Amino acid sequence: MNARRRVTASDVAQVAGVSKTTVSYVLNETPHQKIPEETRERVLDAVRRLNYTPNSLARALRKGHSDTVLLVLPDWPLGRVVSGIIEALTEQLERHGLSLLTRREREGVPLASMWRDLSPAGVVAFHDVDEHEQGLMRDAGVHVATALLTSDRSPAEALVLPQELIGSLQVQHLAARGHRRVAYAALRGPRTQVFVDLRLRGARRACMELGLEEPEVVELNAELAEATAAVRGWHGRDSRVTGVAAYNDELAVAILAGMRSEGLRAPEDLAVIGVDDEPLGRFSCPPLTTVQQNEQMIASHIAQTIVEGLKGGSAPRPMTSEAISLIIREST
Amino acid sequence: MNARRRVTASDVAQVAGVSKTTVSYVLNETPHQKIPEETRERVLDAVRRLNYTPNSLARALRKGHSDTVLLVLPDWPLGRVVSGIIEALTEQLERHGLSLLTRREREGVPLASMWRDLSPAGVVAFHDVDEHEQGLMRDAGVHVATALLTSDRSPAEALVLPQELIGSLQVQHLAARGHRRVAYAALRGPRTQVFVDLRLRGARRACMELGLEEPEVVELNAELAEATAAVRGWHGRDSRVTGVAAYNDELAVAILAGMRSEGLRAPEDLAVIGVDDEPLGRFSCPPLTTVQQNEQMIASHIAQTIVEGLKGGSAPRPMTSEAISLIIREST
DNA sequence: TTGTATGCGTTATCAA
DNA sequence: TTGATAACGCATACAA
Repeated sequence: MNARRRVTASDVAQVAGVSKTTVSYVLNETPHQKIPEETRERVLDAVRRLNYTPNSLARALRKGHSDTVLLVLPDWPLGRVVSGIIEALTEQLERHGLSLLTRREREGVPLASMWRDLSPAGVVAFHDVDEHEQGLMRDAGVHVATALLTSDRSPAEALVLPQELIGSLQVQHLAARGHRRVAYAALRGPRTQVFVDLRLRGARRACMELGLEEPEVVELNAELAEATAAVRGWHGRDSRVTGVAAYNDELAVAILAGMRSEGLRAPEDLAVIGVDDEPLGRFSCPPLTTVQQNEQMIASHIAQTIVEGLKGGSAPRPMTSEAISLIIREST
Repeated sequence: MNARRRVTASDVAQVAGVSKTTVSYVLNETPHQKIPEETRERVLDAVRRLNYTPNSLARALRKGHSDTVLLVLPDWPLGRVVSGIIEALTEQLERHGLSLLTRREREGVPLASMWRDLSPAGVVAFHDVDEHEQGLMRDAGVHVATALLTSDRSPAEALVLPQELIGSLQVQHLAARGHRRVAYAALRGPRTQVFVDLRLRGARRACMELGLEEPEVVELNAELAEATAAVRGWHGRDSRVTGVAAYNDELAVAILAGMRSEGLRAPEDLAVIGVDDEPLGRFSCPPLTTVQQNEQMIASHIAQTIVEGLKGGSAPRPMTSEAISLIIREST
């Protein structure tokens, strides 16, 4: 086995007794090319014998882009769920011969500089990519650009993580448990604002649809003192809140801790539901009811959108509600 | 602004009134080339004016490898910490113009097939890469190969995640709290075996060094029933275990839950320490003492090893104990 | 010190 | 149906 030099298409051509072109045609199954079965077999046989793998670098240069998808991440710390999605997405894309590759959004760094020296096949961002940028990318041979979240203006143009559905589901569950007055515990901080806003909007809508009052919104960090203060407010004389939808599990268990320090019990005094299905939530006291996001499914959806866009370009479909589900434990 | 065609080195050369070669020399700061400041400036100026970015695809083809580092992940679900390391590593490598790119280890899929169609600059695996494979990679222009964990045979050849130190630190803390009889709660399952083994070894060594008895090892999953059974064993008449080092936070809170269901209190009846510093651990009852791994530092170390290897190739140094630290809360 | 010319391995155009 | 051959954009050996 001569390991020295890389096996190229020329080698294959030579062994098969055809030209490079033919090899290329066979391997890429170029349409509208009628290659007789006999030649085809001969080529494929040579490929196997020589253990030939096309050089992706050369292919990339020729085609103008690599088999790579760039995922531009927001600047804040990623949670378990986003990590899970990235992981699953990597795997999904790999099935289509694509590699996922992530970059961090940076203040003052234009999106262009992120993909220009990567020449990816596609770009996925969290927010919408403006028209100008889209044009630049098209010209540069970057074929797809999708957004995970979307602005109000173009609700149908992006594939949307089911944030609003999460808020709705939380409220629906609380309502099903008989709670009529509901609070929303929003995580403070500019970084997660987008997610908070979307989930809260979903919660609001559910309240409306179910004939409940507007949720009482409190902004707080996952700190015992703040959580305790919030609990006091909800359980005070003048408030009739009996159920709390928290932005995530961390906030939810902080609230549970705040309740403990006030001598209150969940779910009797206050029911609490989180989001994320953190593993530790199973063992909180009491075990935490939460909303789980199906990372596999979300990733599949994103991957499919990208792959589809790569070979045609239909508008992405918004995510269905199947991507999320309730995990009911004792805190509600 | 003519956005149609990509700006190439030739364009820059033309504008600067020099040849492509000179442009290349200036941009790559090719050693042993004395280019007068005046020309250099002219070239750089043209680069700025044209907003030129070298095409990484062409460069990659020419050099034989891309500016990519392949991280081969094990087949089991990644925890928060590994995700964090990946995230940090991505960022670190980006600073050196490298992109991190992950692949999943698969039964029956040879390592070679993972990098062959990616042509990365380097490969990082969790386990050692054997000599043969190293040779293949060298021949293919892949310059570095490092392992995060290492077999016993080559303890100095890989850069090692500080697993043993974690186990040691747990036991040291328990001993410092006065516990003389210690148990180790190992997570069951083949997938995490490597980590369990390494951490347990560290725990054992610490016991020895501190003059304690061997830790009483129990294998279990993070399930309430199993945790309760384990707690019963430790707290029974014939056992004198007063402190438990758990493989991770999830297992630790499961044990705390098991204690609750037995009417026991931490840390009075049994002290528990975990690993990972899961956010929810702050709000368990009681709040969980744990070992934190400094993902930034670990990632820096890995990145540095890779970059170093890329431009020279010295043996990686094992990780220092600074990468981990104790977070003391009320469970011990 | 700088320019010319060649090759990296593919794909695609055009002839044959 | 297949084969030459020209790009793709860059880096370098070698020449000047």
